[in-house]
Amino acid sequence: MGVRKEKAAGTEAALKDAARQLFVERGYLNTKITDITRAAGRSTGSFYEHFPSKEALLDALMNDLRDQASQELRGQSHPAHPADHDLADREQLRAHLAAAWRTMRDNLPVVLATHEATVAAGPASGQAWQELATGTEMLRDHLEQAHRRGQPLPGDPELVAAAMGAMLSSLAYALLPAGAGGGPARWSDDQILDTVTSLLLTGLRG
Amino acid sequence: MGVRKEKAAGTEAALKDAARQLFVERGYLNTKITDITRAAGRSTGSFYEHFPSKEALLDALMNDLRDQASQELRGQSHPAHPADHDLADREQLRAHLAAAWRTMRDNLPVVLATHEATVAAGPASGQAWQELATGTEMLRDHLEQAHRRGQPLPGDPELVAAAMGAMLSSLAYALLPAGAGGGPARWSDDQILDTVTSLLLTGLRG
DNA sequence: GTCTATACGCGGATAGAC
DNA sequence: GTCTATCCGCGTATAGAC
Repeated sequence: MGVRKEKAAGTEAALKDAARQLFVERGYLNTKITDITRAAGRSTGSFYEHFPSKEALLDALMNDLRDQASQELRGQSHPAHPADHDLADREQLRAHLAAAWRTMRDNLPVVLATHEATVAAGPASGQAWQELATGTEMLRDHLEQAHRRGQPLPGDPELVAAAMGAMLSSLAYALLPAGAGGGPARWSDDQILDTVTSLLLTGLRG
Repeated sequence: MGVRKEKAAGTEAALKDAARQLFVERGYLNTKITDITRAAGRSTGSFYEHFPSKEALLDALMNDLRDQASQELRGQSHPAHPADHDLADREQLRAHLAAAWRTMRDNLPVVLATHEATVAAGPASGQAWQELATGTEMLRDHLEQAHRRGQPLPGDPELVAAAMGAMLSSLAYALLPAGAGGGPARWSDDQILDTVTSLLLTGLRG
């Protein structure tokens, strides 16, 4: 890997890379197929040899993300992610939120693009709720287990999980992109995570 | 007002009404200008006599909303909204959240459309943060005042306010639209508000 | 002010040579 | 597999009669 990836990578990979970059810069909806091919140094027609549409490309990017994630999990100390986490413990809650935050930051292009696609699907599609629900499955599991252990919860575990996820992902969308948040980052990741952790753990009464 | 509004209202109003309806049903981005004129029973060309573009129409709808809101405030017992609210008090916090929730529900078309427009503007525009910040100004004021009173907060008031607003508005976008949330409403407004209030007030530890 | 008809451009998608 | 050239549909916007 001497001179970047260059043409070393295949066209498909080049298109993916270009797409990722453009998705963060201009957004998914504003990025046209021709923008992607041009940025990748390929011709328009070449695109369709690899993807039938822009949506298909995004699907592929999401699959890449999933594959990578499950691979990392397999090769690590997490056999299946210990389900006996106690989210009422500050360290564990923060670790959880930090992991989610990091994942979003590391995969910002795909995360942003997916969100844009969801919104573009329209309110009646129900995709917004679905995105929220599937993105907080783990959280919900932990909360349900805690609930079974007798710990009091602010409400239905699924709803609580969704609320927590809503806060985090919405903040991510507003603050993570470069140039967002009103210029140079106002808050560090640590500050944000500390604040959210405290707020979710003990609320305004602290 | 015997047979609905009918043609009694001017064309401009008819276009606005049609737009509002379509924005909730199909979404702002998916709604074409021709869809609006057709739903309003007018011709395509007539649209441009009243609005130069779809964005301008949305602006007009937002202004209508603002005018109405400030009018209601003037005619009521709120001279300027008592700034000495204590959000650490359960009743007051809930009332606040309920008011916000109700406003979003009552003006769902405009709220949804604005959000779609914000997302469509792309991540680098910073509009997402701006929307969040301006939508939580009151909240921030209250928190800053509480902070000045010596009450401990989970973090920077502006960030805390944004986090709270993020949770609420994101839940609204996922749950308020008809057909969202997986069919018939899983949770009542009261359940949702109770849950969010508790979560924000005392956190997971309850 | 409202209509019908139409022009225009953008972007998605394909044809066919190399 | 990649290219160039081109087609086509959709949606915006305008022209001009009524």
